[in-house]
Amino acid sequence: MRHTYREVEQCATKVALNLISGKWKPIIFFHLSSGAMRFTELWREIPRVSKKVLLEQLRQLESAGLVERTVQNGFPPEVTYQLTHKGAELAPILYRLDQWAMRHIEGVVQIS
Amino acid sequence: MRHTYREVEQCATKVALNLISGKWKPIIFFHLSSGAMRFTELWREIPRVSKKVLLEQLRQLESAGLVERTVQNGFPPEVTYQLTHKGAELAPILYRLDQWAMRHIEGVVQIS
DNA sequence: CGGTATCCTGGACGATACTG
DNA sequence: CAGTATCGTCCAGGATACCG
Repeated sequence: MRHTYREVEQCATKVALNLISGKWKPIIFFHLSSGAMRFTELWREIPRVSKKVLLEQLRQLESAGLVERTVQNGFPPEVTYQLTHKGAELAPILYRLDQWAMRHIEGVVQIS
Repeated sequence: MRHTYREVEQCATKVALNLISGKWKPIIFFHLSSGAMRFTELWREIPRVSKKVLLEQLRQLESAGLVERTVQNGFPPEVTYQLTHKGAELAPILYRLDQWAMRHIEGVVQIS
């Protein structure tokens, strides 16, 4: 492993982590990695969030360029969310994180 | 609320992220990946943290099993911190996150 | 359906001083 | 040197109600 980073570069990992470290972002990310989903559809899968917060997290993922929001005209409104290319490139990395976690976290785990 | 791991398989990524998502943990992790360091040595490298908080972050990394604390007897006291095996296995994954960030975050980057 | 608008609370983080 | 001990601030996240 190399350690030739400079002051700013050291934080690249941190910057990346910030993009996905909202309370519900990993789960959102997980669901969206199967494909596009409507807002309510996503909400049903993650029932413990308030709509407000789910929205906030989505907006943040959106402005981080990881998620794209698409509006279809008509009534009732139809809005879908999906991973961008940039977001999709993150998936295999998160998958490795997941594998690591599975290897090291056994038994009972704390959720909140 | 406690759940068995099976119930939150989806969240393994989240669990992993929680372990390293303290404000200073990625940077601590970065520094320790070069080898063991004494407390003050580490503190000098990360001057914007208070000792209290640096301690907190180290304790959390420690109880997550990512970092090991070693005390040498004598005065003045000498305490070193280093990555555990489990922690070291995380390094290549964080390195890929870093690579991803470097590819996608251009220009000036926010440090805080 | 897919949002806003308010109001509130816990806890992460910080500043500072003291100690074995 | 490597910590505790206090006290204070800020804001992410939550509860709830309303809207086009």
